[in-house]
Amino acid sequence: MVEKSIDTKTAILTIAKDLMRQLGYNAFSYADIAQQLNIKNAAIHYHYPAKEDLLLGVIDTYIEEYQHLGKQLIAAPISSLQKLSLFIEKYSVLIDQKSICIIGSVASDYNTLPKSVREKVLKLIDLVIDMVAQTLAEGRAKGELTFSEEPKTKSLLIMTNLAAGVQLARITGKKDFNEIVKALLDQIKK
Amino acid sequence: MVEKSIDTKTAILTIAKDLMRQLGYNAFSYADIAQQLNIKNAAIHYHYPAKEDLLLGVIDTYIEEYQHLGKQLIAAPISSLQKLSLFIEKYSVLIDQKSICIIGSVASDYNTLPKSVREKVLKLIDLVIDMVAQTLAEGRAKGELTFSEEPKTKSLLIMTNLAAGVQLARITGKKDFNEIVKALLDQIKK
DNA sequence: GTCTATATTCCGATAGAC
DNA sequence: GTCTATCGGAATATAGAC
Repeated sequence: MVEKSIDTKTAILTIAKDLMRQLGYNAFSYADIAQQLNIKNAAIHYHYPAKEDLLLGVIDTYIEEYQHLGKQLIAAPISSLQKLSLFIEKYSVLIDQKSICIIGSVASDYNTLPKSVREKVLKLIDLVIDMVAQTLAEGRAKGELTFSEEPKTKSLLIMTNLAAGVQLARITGKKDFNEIVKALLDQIKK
Repeated sequence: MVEKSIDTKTAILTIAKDLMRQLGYNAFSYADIAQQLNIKNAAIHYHYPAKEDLLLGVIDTYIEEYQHLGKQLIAAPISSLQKLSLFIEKYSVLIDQKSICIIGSVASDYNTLPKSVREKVLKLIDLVIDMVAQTLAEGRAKGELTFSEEPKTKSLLIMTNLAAGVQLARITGKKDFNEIVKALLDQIKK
């Protein structure tokens, strides 16, 4: 039964993605996943022999997701500000799920991650930073956005505002995150 | 022997602070601390019965540390920009220790923290945000700093730049963090 | 090929030695 | 008062059943 296997494997990955952002790499266990799927936790080892393999799978899906989003944004017939807003909205949604972004999650646990994962994480982060930088550069070239920094630097500033913003929102509430978003949008619009 | 006890307790706390920022709450164990002190891991339970108590102690020292820094900054005969630079320098040092800031650490692990700790964490974060906001407000009033946002909002922007900046620097290197710092200082100086 | 029973290691915590 | 020997449980992972 190939289909069942694929479904189980996909289901494991989906749950692992959520747990990574809600609890972090060291705080969730195979048992957490098995419980949700009504299987034994050892069954997960068939699909992902070690926890390292599971995390590699999680990072891979995020790399694919952001590669896809990057291509979508380039082709989309919308303003650069709208493109950025779409990106920011992805962060805003996390807060209601009591989650942080995958980048902040792996960054916080970085010292405990296997080497193979660290390399993939670097690829993911470069991808996202470049995507935002490209959108910023495009927006400024079209006269839609204003900022004095290099696009890469401004991307770093915005990315860190968002990544730590959702972390802070967990503790102080969503209001602070909304203030951050409003302020950074005001900065590049003015 | 009261002195030995105090020393051991202080030593435990110091190591726990480092481990919290290097590995996070769920990734370090009593064994990690015991090993460094050449005692049995169960000995730590005498000073801190549960891991929750140890974390409460860690957060308490940070609250005291930042209360102290806050008072120092108010009285210090230096410019507001220099005060901010002192604060930023504390973050810069973390990178060489492969550490993130305590706020980012507890924020990432927030969903796994005991309730008693969460309340203390909120107190710590409010303290730090207010301290930065006050320095910003003072600097603008004196004509030393420029920014258009509310001091509290600007504080949130800078704090998130720094907190996620050190997290990112773990992966992409210190150069990115230095770029972030340079950019945010340029913003408030101009 | 897919999953379960089981092993092994390590965790935080208790009870008791000195 | 301070620390150690030890427990109970949970973690990841293997070997083997279906």
